[in-house]
Amino acid sequence: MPPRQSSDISRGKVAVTDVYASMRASILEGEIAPGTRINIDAVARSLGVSQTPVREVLQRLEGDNLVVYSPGRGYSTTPLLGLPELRSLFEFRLLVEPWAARAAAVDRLANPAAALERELASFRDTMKADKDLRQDLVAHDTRFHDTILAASGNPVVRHAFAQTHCHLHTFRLYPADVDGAITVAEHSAVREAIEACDPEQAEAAMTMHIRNSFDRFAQAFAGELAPLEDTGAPRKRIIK
Amino acid sequence: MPPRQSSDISRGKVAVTDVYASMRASILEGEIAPGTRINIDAVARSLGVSQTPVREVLQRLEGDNLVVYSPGRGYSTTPLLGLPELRSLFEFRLLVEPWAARAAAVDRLANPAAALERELASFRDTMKADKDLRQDLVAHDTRFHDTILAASGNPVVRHAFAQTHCHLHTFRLYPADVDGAITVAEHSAVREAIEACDPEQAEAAMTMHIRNSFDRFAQAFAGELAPLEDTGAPRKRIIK
DNA sequence: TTATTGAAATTCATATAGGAAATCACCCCC
DNA sequence: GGGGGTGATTTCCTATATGAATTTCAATAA
Repeated sequence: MPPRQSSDISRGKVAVTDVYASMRASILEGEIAPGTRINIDAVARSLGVSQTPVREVLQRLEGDNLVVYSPGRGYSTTPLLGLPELRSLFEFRLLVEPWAARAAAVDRLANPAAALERELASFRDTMKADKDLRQDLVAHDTRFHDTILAASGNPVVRHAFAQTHCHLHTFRLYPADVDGAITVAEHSAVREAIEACDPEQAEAAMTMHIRNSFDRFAQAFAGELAPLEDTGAPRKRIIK
Repeated sequence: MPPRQSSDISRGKVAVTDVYASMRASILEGEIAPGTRINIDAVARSLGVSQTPVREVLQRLEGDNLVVYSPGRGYSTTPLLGLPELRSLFEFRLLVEPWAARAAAVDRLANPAAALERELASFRDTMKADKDLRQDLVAHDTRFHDTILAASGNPVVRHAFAQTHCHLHTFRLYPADVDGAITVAEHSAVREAIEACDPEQAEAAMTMHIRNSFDRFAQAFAGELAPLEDTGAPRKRIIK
């Protein structure tokens, strides 16, 4: 089940589609502070729809781990990922993605090398036009990894990976722009190994890519969040 | 996110909780044939609630892969798992569960051996009272595997595994009773390796358990579905 | 100044109703 | 006899309203 079939957009549930896009963007862009409670009435009125589609969207966003539901309190936005959560996420990626890269590096029609090359070429073009890369980089990264997962031939693994919404959450963490060149280089290495039908190399390249990616995020953590820990009021006493 | 926190039951969304349990049971028991369209009106009236909570429940069931939504047609029950889907599911389990068993076999407080022993003892008691084991076996299996996943210390992996709802779907496939003794024996082997803090052995035992489990299911497939293939009209010509 | 209690107001969860789209049957036409 | 079009019915999707629970704010007492 890839995030959402575009079939939802075609017909039926028109309001839900719009509201979903709007609310997801609001959360990802940080317009709603992490941990804030969401007023269904206010959202419904501000978007010019009734409460019903808003409730349905909140249900869906709960599946994306962008909001949480508390039984008497309604919905709140989830706090940003901490370093432990980020580590858990990338440990999971290390479990499934190198396996998928290995599975995709076969001499069959399922080999996704051509699709990956198209994706990379398309993104290289986008990079030249120096618009805000952030959105495009995340979109490219999402498609690149999903293509490999799809080529693994295991829809359960692909779905489980998609459900983590790792790109969604990392994007939410770091709206700051990052260097797309490094990512492209690592992606290229993965693609070449897959094209060469070299499972060992594909697995290794993917493993390296994920480890490096995590390291980059972790460094950003150290740089950005260390000062925050200082500002936090030190807990004087645990008891009483 | 384990299936559903009991916090939902405490307060708030009373109707939703009841409707969810009722509809899930109906689908799992096969009272609604796989692939059938679900009439929201009819369900709401038969359960004595309005359409609103029914719609919310259907959203949730879609997340469980028990129903699918088609844009103009509403919701239908998903077809039963085929052998390829079952294989994909167990391949995924082979990716994460042996890893989790290895991670759980450590000399720390996180070691789940005691909890596993309690779970096994409890189920052995249940087995003596020869009620319908089906429900209880699935419940035990769910708890046993989730305990190990939880002890792995990686909530992302645990959540991804829980989201597959593998026990839900396998139960739906085979309402026929199976022998619980084999399962208990294999579970015990896993538990002992974890208690002994032997990662290699724990990983091996879990791998063996999953492979055996799949083989048992696959055999049931061969026995049940082979005649069905015979009845299917053989495709004489592909073209025209 | 702080903690507590009460009531008012907000907000959630569900029920009910109405407009729109799709399905199905029937009929007409080829 | 077969295929396409039209109307009625069903069903879905959204809107509005109501009861219940919780939160908040203010006032009072310690």
